[in-house]
Amino acid sequence: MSVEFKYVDVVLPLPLPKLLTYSLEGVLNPVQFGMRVVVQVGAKKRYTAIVWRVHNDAPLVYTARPIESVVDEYPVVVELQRSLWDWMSAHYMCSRGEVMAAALPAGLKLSSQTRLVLHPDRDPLAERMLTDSDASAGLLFEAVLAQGGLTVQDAAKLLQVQSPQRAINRLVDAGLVLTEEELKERYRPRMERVVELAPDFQDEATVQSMLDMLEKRAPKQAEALLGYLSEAPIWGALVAEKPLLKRLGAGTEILRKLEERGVFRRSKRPELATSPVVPGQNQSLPILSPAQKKAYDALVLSRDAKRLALLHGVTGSGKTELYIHLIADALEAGGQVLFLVPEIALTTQLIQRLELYFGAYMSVYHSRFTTRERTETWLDVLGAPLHKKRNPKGGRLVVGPRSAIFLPFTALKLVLVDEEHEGSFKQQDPAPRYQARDVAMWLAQKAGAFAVLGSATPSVETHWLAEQGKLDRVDLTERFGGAQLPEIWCADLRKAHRQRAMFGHFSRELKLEIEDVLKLGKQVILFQNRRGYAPMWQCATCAWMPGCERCDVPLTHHKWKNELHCHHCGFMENPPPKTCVSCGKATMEPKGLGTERIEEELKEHFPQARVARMDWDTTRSKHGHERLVRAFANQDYDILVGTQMVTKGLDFAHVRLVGVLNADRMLSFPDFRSFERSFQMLTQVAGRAGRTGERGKVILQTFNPEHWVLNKVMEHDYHGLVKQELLERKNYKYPPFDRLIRITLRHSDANRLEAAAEVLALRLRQRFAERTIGPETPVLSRINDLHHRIILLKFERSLAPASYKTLLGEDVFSFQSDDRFKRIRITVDVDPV
DNA sequence: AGCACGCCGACT
DNA sequence: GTCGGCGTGCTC
Repeated sequence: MSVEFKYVDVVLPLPLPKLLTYSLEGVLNPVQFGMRVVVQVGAKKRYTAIVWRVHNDAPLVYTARPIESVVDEYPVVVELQRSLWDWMSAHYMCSRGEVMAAALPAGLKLSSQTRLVLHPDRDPLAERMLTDSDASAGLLFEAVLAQGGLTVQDAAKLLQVQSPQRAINRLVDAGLVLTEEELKERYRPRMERVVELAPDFQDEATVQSMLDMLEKRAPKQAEALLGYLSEAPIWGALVAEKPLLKRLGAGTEILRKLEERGVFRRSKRPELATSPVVPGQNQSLPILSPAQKKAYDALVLSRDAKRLALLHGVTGSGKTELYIHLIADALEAGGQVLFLVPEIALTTQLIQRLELYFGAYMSVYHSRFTTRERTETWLDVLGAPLHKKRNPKGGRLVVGPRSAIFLPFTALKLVLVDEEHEGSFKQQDPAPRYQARDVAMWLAQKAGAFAVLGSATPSVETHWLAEQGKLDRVDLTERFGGAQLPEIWCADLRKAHRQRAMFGHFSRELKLEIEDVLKLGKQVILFQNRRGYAPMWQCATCAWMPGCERCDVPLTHHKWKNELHCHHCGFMENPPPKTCVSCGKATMEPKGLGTERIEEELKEHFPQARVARMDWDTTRSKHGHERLVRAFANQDYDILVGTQMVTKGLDFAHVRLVGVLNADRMLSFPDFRSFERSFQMLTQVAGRAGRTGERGKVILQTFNPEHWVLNKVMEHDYHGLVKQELLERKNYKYPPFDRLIRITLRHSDANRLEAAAEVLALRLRQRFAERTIGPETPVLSRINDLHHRIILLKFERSLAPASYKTLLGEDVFSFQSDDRFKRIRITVDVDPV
């Protein structure tokens, strides 16, 4: 009981450097770590906070305010998360509050919103005086009068000012309105009405005589009572009204009558699962091929030795079947499974397969779901004692994107990270800027669970960890069902252009291959990493491109809207300029290549082919992606043109040919990972070809057919690529050999930013010597009128991170407290990608 | 993150 | 004068 303790340290969902201490004065409920409490912060704001520590250490320099109320009767955050939040805030150099804000679903995080309401005893005279003399206050008052209340945001919108606070204060001072703090988004479980036998009607004899009586006078009521008796699993138990009435074909009235007679007692309770749809719950597990069986045995060995594993399986080797077996094992042992995937929206095929085997056990955790659904999954995973699970088996297998690492697992047995090389596991903004794959490994180790990182193209870092013996590597080198890896070759665009052998953006080779495949009635996937028509607008004479006013990027051309557009800030120019600002000639024209244009060219060159396009534009509706995937799998289309999306996790049986329209773009990206990324992307998209039956073909159109990375792709030589990359990384001190921390400084004034960045870099250089790189100007040097500078820190793997992070934290803090640099915005990104 | 407070230029 | 913009500091 809290009688013993006087204070709590709490975490608030705010970027505060430390915990705040509140007093437990007047609190009767027991309070412990992990429970939510409501506290006031500052003048009036109220938040849900998580209790982190209960103690008796009175604060020395201030009086702790009392907490307002205790929300929970049991902790909603578990011990594993206490360690996780502590570790994450230390490792990623952010506050626990930022972790909390990212971790808790909105339904568990309530924060107050200020609302203006009419003052009950307002003075009519004051009313007239103020509204006559003060236009903005008058406007607000009328709105409150008309709508019965107004939020601060509404007020700001109404007055068209940044902060309506002053006008509000005048209304409050005049005694015309009051401000109320209302708590929003409180999760309430769905309730259902239930009926049971009243206390006086418990014994069978009484019920029997009532039945006899009713059969004569009120046969419908007798029927209802009999219906109840047959539904109740044990004598007198609670029975849900809705299904009961449905079976009886009666209305609520009948139960109310029986309640009046004193037979029934009616009440509400949190809704239980309506018998979950479990397609193929008893589906037997997929049979493993000899190669899969071997890999599975190796994984089991690794699991039993309490180690973690990298599953390197070529595209189409059937990693999913292995996952299914491992999941079944973990569930059978009574454990929980976390299955991380890069993006849920692009994972429909995988989810459908998992549902087939584990339907009832499975929850999908995903930002497109409603607050209620996410909160229910959280409570299901927690196995909360008082939470009546919607789905009694739910929360045992969770499939989700990176944010699923925050769920409150209590019996974690297995962590799977599919496509572990994917960049989307790293959160960029806001803090915590975490790498979910690394967090997953940490979680597994902490919870004593087994973890498998799976990929056809493991990241260089993960591969190296396996080389170092930190992970067990398990290989699947052959495709499932005896299919061969596709045959890959390059089409030389330089030569093709010289010989004028281009058909629009198709080389002769690609065009001929497409024709052949179409004749066979098979399918083609074409990959072009830009959506739209011609993404740029450029002068044919001098190559000038109109840029964004607020960002350092050329504007994107949108054909159908006939406008130029900036993806970073939303700036628009309509219509696009006809004459060049630089050379004055009227030779501005569309430039570059997007999926939409490819689609159009395909219609011209292959008029008989049915073409589908898969990019952000065609899949943004809720089931857009799913529908397209199904239609293409069903061979409703012959050719699929798409962006990155077509490289990810798709399994089509009839794809014979994959074409990459331009394999060069990513190779020339200025980033130490660009070769690795290019290899991964090209190998993944190539892997869509020939997954069953005859060997597939892949054509990479390129201006550099002799590029070593393209050669590695053609030879399916992952290990050759990694070997070369590791050499480079070692020479130039990049991960995995060094750990990176990227500091970004932003300010509207380029000169002030420059000066500040130099000062910080100097300070860091004094501290960390040649480990400090920069400041440098990033590729995107200006976004929305904020200039950017970057300082990169490289620390040898042998150094203890805690020591340099402490020093770095101090330096950044003192830099920010310097009067000259107060306005500089600064972010720290640990292990950036 | 909000929100209050205080300084400063632009208006009735 | 006073209104509203904007920068700064603080939250137990």
